[in-house]
Amino acid sequence: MSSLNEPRWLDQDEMAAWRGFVVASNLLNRRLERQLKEDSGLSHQQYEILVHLSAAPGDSLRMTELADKLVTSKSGLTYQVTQLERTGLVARRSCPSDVRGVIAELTDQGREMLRQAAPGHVALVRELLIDVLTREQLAVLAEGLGAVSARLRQDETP
Amino acid sequence: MSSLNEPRWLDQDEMAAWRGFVVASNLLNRRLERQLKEDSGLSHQQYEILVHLSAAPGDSLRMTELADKLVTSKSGLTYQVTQLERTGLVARRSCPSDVRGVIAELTDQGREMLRQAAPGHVALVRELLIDVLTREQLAVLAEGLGAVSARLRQDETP
DNA sequence: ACACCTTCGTTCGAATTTGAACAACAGGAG
DNA sequence: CTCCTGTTGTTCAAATTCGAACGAAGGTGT
Repeated sequence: MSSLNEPRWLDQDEMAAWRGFVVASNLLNRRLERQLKEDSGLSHQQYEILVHLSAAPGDSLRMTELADKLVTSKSGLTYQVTQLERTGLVARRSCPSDVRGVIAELTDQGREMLRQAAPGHVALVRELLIDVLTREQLAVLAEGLGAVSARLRQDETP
Repeated sequence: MSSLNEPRWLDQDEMAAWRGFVVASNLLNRRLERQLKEDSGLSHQQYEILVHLSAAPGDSLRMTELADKLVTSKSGLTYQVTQLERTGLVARRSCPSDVRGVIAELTDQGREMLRQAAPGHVALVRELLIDVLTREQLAVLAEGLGAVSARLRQDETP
């Protein structure tokens, strides 16, 4: 009757979830971008690079690993790391075990910048997302989106 | 002791929710972008313009309204509408009640393009997001992210 | 009618992002 | 060792994004 050639459209709840996701995502990125830029002169992407590096052993990661964590293209990362290198927040090292490899490493200046930028950023994330949700909503969101991410990750690497 | 100058950092659950949101958002956008481009030659943004126009009375919206719905900058919308106008999917009309106003209207060709692109897009959204979540997770997500969006919206327009 | 502040959409330059193409290298099968 | 395939990071051109500045017009109060 209706589902031979017709796709399964989204019902009201499904559409609400999907729209909510898209809209919240866009609005949130917009706000965070502005705040970081004004507060520390960093883009969200640059901030995340610093975060991931500081969380890694030795405050350093290979370019490809970093690109995976950031969910960005390799060329995009090359650009941003170059920018961060110019401002002295990140340094490039060559990889001992692989001649092709390039390791991005957080500098002291980068660590300091992160220390200065993090509080304001976290406060805003809290204000706009975390504190708006209940504990239960947070748990469900973490679990659900974790599953979605996992699904997407394994889908990319067959 | 610890919270005089120190911000309230994110605990494990909060961090999981936040990271999940960021990662899922990036991965999802990436996938959808690729699929739409390959399948119909549209960017996600362009697709959303068509969707919002087709959902509006008269298949048309004023530029500012459209920009709000899309959560994008005015200049960004100007660019994209120009692109869509070039390919004949959208047309610009002048607003009867306001000389300054510009109305973007879906053309027959645009309607047809949407009809052709929608099934694949919806199917992918379903596969990567909707069908990965349970009914309860979907409901919580819709409600929670709805609240977040509302919070962000009213925060922008004081 | 007048000044004043806001809104509308566009233009402009700068910054960023992406995928494809590339050269150099790694790793394994034979 | 030698070929072959996959990886790594960069470069390049093209596309997109944004904010600020702009001219033009709306709307309000006086």
